[in-house]
Amino acid sequence: MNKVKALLASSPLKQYGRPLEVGLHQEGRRLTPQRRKILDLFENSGSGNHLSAEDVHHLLLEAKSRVSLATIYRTLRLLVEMGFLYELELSEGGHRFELASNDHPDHHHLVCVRCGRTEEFENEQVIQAGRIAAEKNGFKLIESTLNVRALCPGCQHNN
Amino acid sequence: MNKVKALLASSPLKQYGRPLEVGLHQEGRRLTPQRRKILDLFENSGSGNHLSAEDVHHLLLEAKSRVSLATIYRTLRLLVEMGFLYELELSEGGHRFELASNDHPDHHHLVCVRCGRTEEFENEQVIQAGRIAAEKNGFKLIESTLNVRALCPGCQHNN
DNA sequence: CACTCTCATTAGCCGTTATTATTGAGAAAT
DNA sequence: ATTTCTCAATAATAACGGCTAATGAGAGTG
Repeated sequence: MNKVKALLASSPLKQYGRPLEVGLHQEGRRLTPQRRKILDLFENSGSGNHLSAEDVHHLLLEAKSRVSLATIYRTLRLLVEMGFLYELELSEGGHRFELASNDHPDHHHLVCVRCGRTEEFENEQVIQAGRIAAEKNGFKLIESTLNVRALCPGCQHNN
Repeated sequence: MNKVKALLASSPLKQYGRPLEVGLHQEGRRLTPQRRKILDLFENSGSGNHLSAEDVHHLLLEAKSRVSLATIYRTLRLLVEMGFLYELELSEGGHRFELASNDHPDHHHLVCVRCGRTEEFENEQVIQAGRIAAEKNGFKLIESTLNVRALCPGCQHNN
């Protein structure tokens, strides 16, 4: 019975939820609903979406969340500085932003539940499975991620 | 541009991380390290594990986390009340507990990012993919879940 | 237009204190 | 043997106040 510690280590998967908050706090900044909403907008739109400040403004407006343009500009700059967004400069003037983390749209994680070691991998069959499940239920696919919980070699041995 | 609300609804996926904490707080209860550890024990042991109070006590002890038996009994009862655990009564006297949510060991979610509607499905290919990824990296598989983010039929249409 | 700045107002976060749920140890019950 | 109870000690939260980051509105800039 030496997988005990492994069982205890609180699942590393959980950290996926909080990086904006901790990132902000580390720098003495604050997590505001506006910042949350703006980042959520990108995170929920899946990868590959590139939005302008105006786009963000309108999207939020239509969703009954008025956020001032000034704040949107400020927040977009902030999120780029923090590495959450990429900034694309269009030659015609005007900037677009897109999620930085989603450069691998359908990537999957192999996570050691004990030490948190994580390997990424891709697998066409998995993507396919997500596509099929979506189709079967009439859903429009955005993206899919497979989380595999496991024990890494090191944690299996040196108890 | 009518997937607006969908993009805003903070991803239902995120709630997977916090349900114990929010559940407790809603009822005026407190999230203690002991409660967290006991639930983690079940969550990280994968599905199908059925443990007695004594088992939990010993497992925690071996992991250098002493939690009194009284607390373990109290917490197990609490987690059952809250729906996190199932309680199995053995005829020979003595109860066993197991994770309630993991009744489908390798189940996958199709989640509407807008309304949160969730469909479960299973897929052998996905399980296979997890198994292969684990093997390739020398990991010992515990379980895998595929999260497919999508828009449900309703949310695609009535904007 | 596409974006930044100014400034009064708002509100997030960090201490601290006060409240009370929870724990641990052991006795008691079943 | 398995589970519950008692009660003093502990510690998680709620509550409050102060500090100051962040917002919104609108003017300003190129």
